[in-house]
Amino acid sequence: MSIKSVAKMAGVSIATVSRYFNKPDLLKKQTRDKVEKAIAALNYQPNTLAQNFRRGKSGLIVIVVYNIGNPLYENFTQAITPIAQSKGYDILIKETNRKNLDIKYYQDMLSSKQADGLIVMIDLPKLDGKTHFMLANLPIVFIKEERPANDDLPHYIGFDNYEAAETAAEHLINLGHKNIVCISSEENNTACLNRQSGFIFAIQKAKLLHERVITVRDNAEAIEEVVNSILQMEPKITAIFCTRDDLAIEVLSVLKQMNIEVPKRISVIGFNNIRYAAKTHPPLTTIEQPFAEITQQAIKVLCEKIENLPQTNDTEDIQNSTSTFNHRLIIRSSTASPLI
Amino acid sequence: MSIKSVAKMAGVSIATVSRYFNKPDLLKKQTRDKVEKAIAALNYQPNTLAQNFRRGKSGLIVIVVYNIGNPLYENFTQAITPIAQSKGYDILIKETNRKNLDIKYYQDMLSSKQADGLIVMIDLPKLDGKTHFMLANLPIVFIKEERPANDDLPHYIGFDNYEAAETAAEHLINLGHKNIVCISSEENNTACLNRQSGFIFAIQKAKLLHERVITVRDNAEAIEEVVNSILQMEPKITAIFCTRDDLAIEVLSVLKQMNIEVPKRISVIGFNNIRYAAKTHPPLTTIEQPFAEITQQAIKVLCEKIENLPQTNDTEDIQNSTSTFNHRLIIRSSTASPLI
DNA sequence: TTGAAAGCGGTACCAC
DNA sequence: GTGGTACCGCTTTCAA
Repeated sequence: MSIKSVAKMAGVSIATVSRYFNKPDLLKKQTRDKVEKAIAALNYQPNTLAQNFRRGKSGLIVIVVYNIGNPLYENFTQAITPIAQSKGYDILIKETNRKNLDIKYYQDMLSSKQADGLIVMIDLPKLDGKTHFMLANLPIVFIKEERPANDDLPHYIGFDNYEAAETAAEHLINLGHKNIVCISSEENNTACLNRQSGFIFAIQKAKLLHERVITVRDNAEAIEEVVNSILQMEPKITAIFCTRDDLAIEVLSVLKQMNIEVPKRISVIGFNNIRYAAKTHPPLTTIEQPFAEITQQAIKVLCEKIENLPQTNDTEDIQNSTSTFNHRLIIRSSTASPLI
Repeated sequence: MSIKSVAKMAGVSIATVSRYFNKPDLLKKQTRDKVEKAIAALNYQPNTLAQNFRRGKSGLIVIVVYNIGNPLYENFTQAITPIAQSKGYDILIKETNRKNLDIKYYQDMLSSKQADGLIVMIDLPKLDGKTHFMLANLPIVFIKEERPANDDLPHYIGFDNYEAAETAAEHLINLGHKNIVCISSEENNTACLNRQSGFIFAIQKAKLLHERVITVRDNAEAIEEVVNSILQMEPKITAIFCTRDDLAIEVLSVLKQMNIEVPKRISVIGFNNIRYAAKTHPPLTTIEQPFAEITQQAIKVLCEKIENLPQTNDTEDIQNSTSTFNHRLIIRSSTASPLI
């Protein structure tokens, strides 16, 4: 079943059939009808493999993730897909289950034409000058929760965790909280580290005393222990800022088990607005990152890279545009003014 | 950068270079070395697009999901990927964000050769005879929590919720419980319905009286009410079987709030072994479905379909093999013998 | 053990 | 507007 059979059946040349798909306007209505009928009769579908080969493009943008279990990803994929499709690319997700993939991995995917472009959501190992340059010339865009601190990765689209954390802290401060604790993940995650810094800065700016940050392993027992100790602190802690929603959710769950009322006794705010954040009891106040905008930007940059790679080696404008996205405070019921 | 340049550089024909990749044993060591050197010098990578085209295969199996946010998926993808890779397929995930996709959608993906095979984790609309037949002849395997009740979908790999629920009930019965209640979700979910049936069957088989099933809305208040009423039943209920872990987790949480000791006063067993099941107090006894085995089977079936489609139109053996997977009872501390 | 060459199914240029 | 045809990069048969 190829273009040939269609051509034969319609009594035209294969060139005409090809045109039917690619430049239908060039065909006389009459011819178009003939071709159309033959296609329908044979139930013909162009062979994508042949098309891709001939065009030298796969028409694919692959999103590379470590593990799809991360609930954050869906925010991105949801936003990316329609935009990519409108630009003629299909989006597929590749789960690597490996951290710190070598750049060669991405290079191979691209040079072997498995994908026209990559959106990578995994950390890269440190880059030397050469690989850095290489990367700038590959159709890859990185989206990470945070730009690596000491490294100006080209085409890096990221969040401003620092400012966003400031917003979260200020929300609590504006509600009247004076004694706030930050619970953060123990793993050495730049995003969380920056949120911690943002938190501390806001506390200091407000001239409050408590700028304590507690890091915790990511399991229920550890979190229970931490919450317990927080409840017993003096002066009395009235609010907790968690640097990730899942931490906040665990905290909420522990507090519930202990019959501690939220937000009456203590307010809790999270970070990221993952799907489950709206479903806690009480629903979690949190910070939402501008996924749609970031994504839009990422795709735009990527498509430009795919099309213009030979020319554009300067990426200044693109890099600079990353810092303009605005996070959003989502106020639900887990935060309120403290009882005096 | 093609096979041609390599051939030229190595002073051999393109056929030889091709053989270097596909049947290296056929080459004289000396020739192999020459080719190898040229490849390294040019940093050559075969063009996957051309390979796929020539071979008529994409080398891809696509997992079609509705939305990657579902935490169940990671269990599957993790298990599928290594197996598929060992069979020469790469796994990519396609998020559709659309329910009830028409069969045509899958057909198109396959006939246009975007994928060699599909693992579909979305519900299908009801099938008429023709589409049913069509489906049997396509390299697609369906994995869902439950096979649709009134529909024998071909190549459907599912769980045996009925038997697994029986196992759960029998665990309680063997511990000596005589008065057991089943709490199930109010939503009309086939998986849960079958678990209810399995429960009832086990109770009847053991000639116990209490085969009561209580369905409940999925919120904390409703569950609290139900638990309350269960505690007051006569004869005294000593065990609860929940058809989903999240229900069990809520039940546990309510019991804790009421200072009811688990499993001393009452045993609780869940279903699915979700990630949080190990983290309750006490840790939840539950049933684990055999993701790895199911997945292995799905891939095996799919690869067979991909390879043998023209011949195998009878699928009996494959369909029958779905029921052989063994669930696993995971005994933690939320179940024990009743106090007499 | 190697090379020559046909051809996979399209696209797009050039002629008419 | 339409047809003829070279060609994309690779695999594979056949012959040497």
